Amino acid sequence: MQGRNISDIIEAYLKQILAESERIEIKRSEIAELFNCVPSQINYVIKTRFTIQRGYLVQSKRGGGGYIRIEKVKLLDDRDMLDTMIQLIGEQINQRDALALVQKLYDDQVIERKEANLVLAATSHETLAVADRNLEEQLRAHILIGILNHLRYERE
Amino acid sequence: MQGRNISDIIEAYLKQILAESERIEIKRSEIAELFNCVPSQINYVIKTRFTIQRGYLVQSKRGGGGYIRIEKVKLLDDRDMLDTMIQLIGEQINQRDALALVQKLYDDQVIERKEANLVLAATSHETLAVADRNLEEQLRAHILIGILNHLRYERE
DNA sequence: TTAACTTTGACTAATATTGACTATTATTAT
DNA sequence: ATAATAATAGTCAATATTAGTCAAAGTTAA
Repeated sequence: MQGRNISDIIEAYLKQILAESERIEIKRSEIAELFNCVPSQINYVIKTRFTIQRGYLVQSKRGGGGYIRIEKVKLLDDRDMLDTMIQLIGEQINQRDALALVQKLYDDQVIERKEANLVLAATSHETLAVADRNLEEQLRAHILIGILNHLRYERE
Repeated sequence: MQGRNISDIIEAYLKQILAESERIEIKRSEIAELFNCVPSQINYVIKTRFTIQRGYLVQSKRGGGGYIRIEKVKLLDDRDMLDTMIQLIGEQINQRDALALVQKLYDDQVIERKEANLVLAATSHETLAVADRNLEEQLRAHILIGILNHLRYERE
């Protein structure tokens, strides 16, 4: 895992800082310059090594005073189930299966009733019927996966 | 929300004052001078950060003794607020405005933190970036409106 | 040898800053 | 009163300052 390549070195550098503080805020161009690489390599490092699956939350802002912020988050115990669910959803999912999935989340007390209803509202046929059936099911899949990924970690 | 650029700093300054009083009246040139920027930057800050979606009402007057007044508004009772918000969303909405809207829902205690995060997950760019930008914003609008309509009867 | 991973850079997108020009209102001079 | 002037704020487009995307090219490991 050591300095085999620049990406690994940058990863180590960032993680070393993250070992001491919960979050860091970098300026992409500065880090790029520091490691003598192109700025987009920073995006590559983040995309491959600071994923939510590994417990990192990344936010950024462009323009003057822009930044990339990496935050270490506490992953919850349900993540194996979440992984399974995400796999199960795949590329698309119909409303009936979505309902079953949300029901299971509720039964397992990952979400509460009110939250479950929110998710159902967001993924209902009525809400998503903007295009053809295929696109609708794809969208439902995307939204559910986005939600499941958010359920991975604890927030303050 | 911190001070990486002048606009953020000005925003924070104004909000700090607004945290204590319901309204604030400023003289554009004075604020500009205080933060060492051109006067029109104040307009930029107001336009991007003190929108009605975020719960601010802005009024101004030119000429001698002119001012800009920023007022924190309550969107009346919940039912009216939901209607108002649905109107504000319209046919499409970008992620930034959606964030502001959800923030407002949270601030007004219509939804709780975890629910707010779920909504944000469901409407994030990452989740909805399946087609072109226009469709993405339309979808975001649909989902948000679906959720708001759901909140009408969920709350009681 | 090939499949996965890394590096690079051209192009795109988002956000912020600036200033010239315009519009409105108040005050002063006639 | 009216006209000129001063004192505000508003608009808009050009420019600046960031970060993101994507695919081609290069490298490495199985």
